[in-house]
Amino acid sequence: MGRRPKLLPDSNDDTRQRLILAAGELFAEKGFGDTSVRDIARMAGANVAAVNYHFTSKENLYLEVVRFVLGQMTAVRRTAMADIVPAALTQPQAVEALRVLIDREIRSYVSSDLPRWYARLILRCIMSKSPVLDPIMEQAFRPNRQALMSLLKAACPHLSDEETRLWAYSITGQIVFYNFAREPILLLAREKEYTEKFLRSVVAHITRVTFSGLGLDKHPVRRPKKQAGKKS
Amino acid sequence: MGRRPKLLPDSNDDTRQRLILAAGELFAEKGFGDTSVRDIARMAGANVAAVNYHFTSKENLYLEVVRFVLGQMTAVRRTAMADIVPAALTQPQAVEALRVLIDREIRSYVSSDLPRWYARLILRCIMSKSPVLDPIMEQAFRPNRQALMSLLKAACPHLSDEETRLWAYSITGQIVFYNFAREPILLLAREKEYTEKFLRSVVAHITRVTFSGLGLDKHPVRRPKKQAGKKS
DNA sequence: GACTTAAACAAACATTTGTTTTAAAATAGA
DNA sequence: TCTATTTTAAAACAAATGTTTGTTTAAGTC
Repeated sequence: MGRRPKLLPDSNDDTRQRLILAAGELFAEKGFGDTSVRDIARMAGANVAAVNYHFTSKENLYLEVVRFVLGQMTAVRRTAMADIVPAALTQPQAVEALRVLIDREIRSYVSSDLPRWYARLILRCIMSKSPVLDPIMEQAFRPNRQALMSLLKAACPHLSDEETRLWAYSITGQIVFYNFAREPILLLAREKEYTEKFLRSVVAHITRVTFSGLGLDKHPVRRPKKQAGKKS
Repeated sequence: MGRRPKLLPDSNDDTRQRLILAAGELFAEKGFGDTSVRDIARMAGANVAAVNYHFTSKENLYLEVVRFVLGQMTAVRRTAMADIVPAALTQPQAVEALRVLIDREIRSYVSSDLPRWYARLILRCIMSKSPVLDPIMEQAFRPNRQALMSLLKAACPHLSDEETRLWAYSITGQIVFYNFAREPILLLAREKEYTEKFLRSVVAHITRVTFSGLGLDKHPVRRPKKQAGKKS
């Protein structure tokens, strides 16, 4: 099929896309060095040479994969935030948005708009100081932190910048941990997969910790009997 | 020199140990697949064949490295806990031990009894579901969680098992995040290395969040004007 | 000193790696 | 149809990989 002007890198429908998806999954699971182009080609149902034909090199394919994932995540975050956060943000709205944000993030570990390996790939990249760290900083880490800090500031105007940043890291750290340490946690819980019940208790806990620490709860430290907050 | 009975694996003083240390550092930094035995040998100042001579294979060297690191970490944790936690634990002692624990863990990111790459290597292993996950579970993840949960239970007898576990993950998550996401955090902070000042504020924050959430602080939620909390 | 053995080393090994080449197949436009 | 271009496929490539070999060095034993 010789007609696509190759202007839009995403206009490819077939092999190229399959390669990106296969490579992404393998990179996320085993890392760059432990994944061979032959594995990628096999999983994508393509020829070995296809990698170099479409991406010129394995390393370039890696960059393309990260680019692709970042694009997807950015798009989803945009719509999600637009979905959660009203245009003009009142303080109670910010509090509610914060609650929904925590809930959504944790719940994405069992079901999400995006494939599970997206986040794992980014986690991998973040830990290794690879050249892809820059785009990840600009398109994922920084905007995520920024969005969270904005919500926190709107919910708690009395917070200083430093306190806000520390809170953002505390919330993110608690949440990410369940993704990062998924295997050990599941092993100790003797589960094969995160259960809805388990994640619900995690959400309730992190929410309680956060809101209590921020002074946003009505009943200071007392823990709710049933967790009756639903929303969405 | 043919005289060492090879009974004690740690009795080796020279090449074998250097190989383990070099390999560990490289594995921790770049991962298994991105590290070649030649790199390892070069860094250890040894011959390429030394790896196979002493460890029979690269993969076996990897196992040996993890074993070694786990041993070191276990030993340090034992003495550290014995140092912190009194034999018979009163509630106020548990609270204080908890405080010291958080402080020590965070501060280990800038200076520690153990080389920095130990924890990074374990973090790497935890994220990839490698065969070394089992020993890591038994010698690191589970005992660490257990120790933390014991302290929490002693400090807050009213906590249920599930609440205790959730708190352990919350504390661990917050702490580990600063190791896991070290690069991005430092980039956004425009620092080359964690500063004492920065880590002090992190310790203060995590401690405040934890103690406030657990109801262990004297002044419930009120935040200090200047962050005058000192301790230690 | 003869003998043994652990260790180190350089060289070569076989395999796997990413990549290139070459040609055939597929597709679109004339 | 013919032609041009893109895509696929098999094979081969050079480089790098993990590993093995044969030899040498040094230390301990008789």
